[in-house]
Amino acid sequence: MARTIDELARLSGVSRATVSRVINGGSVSERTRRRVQSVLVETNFRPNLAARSLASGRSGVVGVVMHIDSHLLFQDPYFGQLMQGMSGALADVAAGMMLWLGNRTKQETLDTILSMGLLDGVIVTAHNLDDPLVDGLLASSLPTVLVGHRKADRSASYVDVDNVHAADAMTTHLIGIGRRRVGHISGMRRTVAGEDRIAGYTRAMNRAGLPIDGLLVDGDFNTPSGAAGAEALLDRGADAIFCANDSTALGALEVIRSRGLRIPEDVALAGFDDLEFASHMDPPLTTIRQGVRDQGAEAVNCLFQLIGDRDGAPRRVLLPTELVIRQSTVGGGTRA
Amino acid sequence: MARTIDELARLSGVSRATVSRVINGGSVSERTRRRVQSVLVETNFRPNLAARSLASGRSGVVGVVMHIDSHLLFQDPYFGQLMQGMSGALADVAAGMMLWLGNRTKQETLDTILSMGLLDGVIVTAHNLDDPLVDGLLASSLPTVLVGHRKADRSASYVDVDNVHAADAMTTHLIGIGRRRVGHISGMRRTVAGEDRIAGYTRAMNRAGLPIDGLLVDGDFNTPSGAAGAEALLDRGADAIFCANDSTALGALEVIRSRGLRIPEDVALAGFDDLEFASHMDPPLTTIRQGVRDQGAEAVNCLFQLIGDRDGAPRRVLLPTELVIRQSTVGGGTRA
DNA sequence: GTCTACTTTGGAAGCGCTTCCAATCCAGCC
DNA sequence: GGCTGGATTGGAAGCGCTTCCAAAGTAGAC
Repeated sequence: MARTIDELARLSGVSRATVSRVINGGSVSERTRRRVQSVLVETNFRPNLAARSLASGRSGVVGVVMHIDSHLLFQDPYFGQLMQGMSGALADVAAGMMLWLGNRTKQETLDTILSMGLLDGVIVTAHNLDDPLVDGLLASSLPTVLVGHRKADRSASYVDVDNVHAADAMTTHLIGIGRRRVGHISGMRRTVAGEDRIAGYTRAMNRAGLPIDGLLVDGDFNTPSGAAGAEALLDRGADAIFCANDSTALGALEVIRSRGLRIPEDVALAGFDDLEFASHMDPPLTTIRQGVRDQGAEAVNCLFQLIGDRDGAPRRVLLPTELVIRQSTVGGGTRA
Repeated sequence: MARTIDELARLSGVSRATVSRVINGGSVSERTRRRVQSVLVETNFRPNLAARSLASGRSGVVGVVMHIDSHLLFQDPYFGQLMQGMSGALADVAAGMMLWLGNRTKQETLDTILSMGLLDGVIVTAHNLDDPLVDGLLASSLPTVLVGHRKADRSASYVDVDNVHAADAMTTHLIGIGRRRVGHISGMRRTVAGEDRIAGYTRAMNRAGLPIDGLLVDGDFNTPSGAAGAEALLDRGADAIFCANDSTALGALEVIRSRGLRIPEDVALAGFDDLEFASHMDPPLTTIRQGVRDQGAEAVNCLFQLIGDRDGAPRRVLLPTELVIRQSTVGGGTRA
């Protein structure tokens, strides 16, 4: 197995430069290309990444930063799916992926990434309304794509779903099945998804002319906050509860059950995300499906477009969501 | 912000070589070290990774390979936790992590990793009894640590939990609460965890002098196989079901419930993993807790030991497990 | 003051690759 | 046959760093 390009050059009887051209698609005569190519395949040669990167400034490695509280990080399958989407798309373009989870301070992570000089670009989750890490990346010269986005990032490239629209659709659905006191257990404040889902909920309620008085309670995307939120909402006579995500709905479900209320007859319940377990719940949960893997893949595409055309306009992609209606809002009974 | 070591050298009035020594801990006079160090801090300098790696052969980047079927990959929080454990330990030693999920064939992944020449070492999940990717890595000169292990890897370094022992302990617990027809819904065949848990179950049953006739059924670590397995076992009069993991137990639970049987009065139920949801189940699930994060961290430690002492003996670490007893095997009633 | 034995420092080579530039080749043309 | 110009090719520089080696500095012993 040939180890360096010089060896390859010797084996195929051409210069080092020519081998490099064959590998990187430079202009080489058909005859030569074929000859070198066959040696290339035969020896299963791959150029040394460090050397290539040093010489060319491109490495074929992108950074992925998911600076998330560890309790959330893989609790929620969201992140795993996102990573799978990215990983798949990266593999398609033969690129590698360096990963940072939130084990250092954001500043340290930022410094490391910016100064290592090996990355062609970065994909970073931007779920919080303000995030110095995201700011730093955007301010740098490193091509950066956000997953999620903040309204303020006028010139950032990002991939996201339209949370406002989706939450509006869900709320409208609940109103459509005759509910008048639709409550919302929100996601974490200061996060894009949390705020935007509130906005969508509010918009739909307003449009229907329904009052929100006390029907909007704070949650944090986790199960316990769903339980707490449901207690509050049921006390205030909610006949439908729209949770900011499925995990929250899990907590709400327990409370509704424990009060002996029927779903959906007494209280309709809805989530957001369509995680695996949503369809296995009892009753199966009405929720919003978002193509998380697609978001990951799309982020990679955006990034490579950006790398290829650094001065081009920012790429923005809003992926569609789907309202998935199950028995927690319509139809079939449930055990008390 | 200084970009190259030459610039740094100029700024601190020493040679490039001396700056390098300060960064890498070579022998430098205290006076000089302090002077350079202060410039280093001031400029927030980090050496270019590609250059450093090319010159020294060390990069401070390790590869992590989790070549798992995408349906399993992040369905099961195991992988996320493992990654978090590794990521944290790597951050502690200021090392980076390149990640490969199973998006290419194993051969392609192997070739990429072996030939990129940037990695100081590799951590790879070895859950299958035979795996060409693991074989290839072990055969290479790249320091490699397995998470999980195969009996045959005499000279491999690995981190694992003692599945046999844990499964034995669980089975013994079920026997201890008076069950005589203890069934086991196994994990996937040809996986270490699957086979070893079967071995532990079998060992405990044999020791207690209990017959296994028909009480051992095949599963695949997923919820549906738990349902199928429970159907079979209940038909055969099982009074306890030990599932190869918690996800499997989820499926079994549904079936037991649907037959109107009480847990644990009629059938005791147990899992393995102690995933988040296990304690939220109804009734809460008796299971085995394994410190997955610890496994990840320990794998990193092993790897760095190995890198530091390439010819040393293989490192093997078996992490302890804990039997977590909840209401699915003892105590409190349950809704029918 | 001279000599010896370290310690500290700078110079320079070289890691494996890409890419600029100039040399070479080969048609096709006059 | 000699030219011209485009396509191919090889030579060489250089990416930013580490590290070998030799030079310079320092201190202690004589």
